[in-house]
Amino acid sequence: MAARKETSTNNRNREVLGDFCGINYALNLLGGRWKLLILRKLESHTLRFSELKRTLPHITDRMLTLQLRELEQDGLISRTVFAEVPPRVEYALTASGQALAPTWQSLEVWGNAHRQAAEMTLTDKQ
Amino acid sequence: MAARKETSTNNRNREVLGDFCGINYALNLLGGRWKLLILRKLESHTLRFSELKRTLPHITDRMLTLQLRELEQDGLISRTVFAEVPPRVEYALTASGQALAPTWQSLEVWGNAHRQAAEMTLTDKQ
DNA sequence: CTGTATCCATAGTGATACTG
DNA sequence: CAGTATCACTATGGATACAG
Repeated sequence: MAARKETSTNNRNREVLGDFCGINYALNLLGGRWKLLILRKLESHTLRFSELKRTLPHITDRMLTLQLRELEQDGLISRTVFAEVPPRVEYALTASGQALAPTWQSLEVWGNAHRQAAEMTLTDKQ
Repeated sequence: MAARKETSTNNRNREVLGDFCGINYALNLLGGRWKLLILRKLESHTLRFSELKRTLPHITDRMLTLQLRELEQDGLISRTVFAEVPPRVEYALTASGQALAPTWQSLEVWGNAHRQAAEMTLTDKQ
């Protein structure tokens, strides 16, 4: 695992924790600031660079590029370049990327439930 | 949400992304370097500070304390102090913390499957 | 035993400007 | 349109020493 030296986001511990279990392995692939957002946008449609940028209001070109490259290297999305003028590049989920959907769902359910619980205990105490 | 100002790890975007969905909410609670490890250790037993430290070989006192405090604030673990000499403190999962188990499982399955897939395409290409 | 206080390195991210 | 190149900031996380 020598690739991805510099210019990469979210490198930390990829080896340190990598051997722990699939969870850390997974989370290391998904830890980037925008990765989740991108993945979810692509869940429903294939999108172009500019379309992604439009649906992710605060992202910069640089970050979008970086995170897309990493997701691609990690086999979660595919990148298709069309030899046209003006250039067109389309991003889509790979099978692996799609396979994450049920897990997201489960995490989302937990997250919402826990958020509610947290808010309730908060108001209880006040 | 004004609490947790300084000395806190993994603060970034807790509000920026918090409104997106439960996934980000969840991931923001779990993004710390050691949180997952701690949570998993506690899945099977209640543990004391020193026991946690022993099972997490490379963690420092500081980091263990910080992450435990955040997990506690986020309602994932409970902290019980026994008024003894020498002091004793026990950490355990709350119901919310335990509720994460199935999701971990799912992520772990995906992680292992994806790792295998990634390694196969790697050897394919060589 | 269970922490806290300080200082510090760096990964991750962002702003801005430029390009094929 | 789809990026790259630079520079800079900040939080995260680590080392070390000290404390109730």
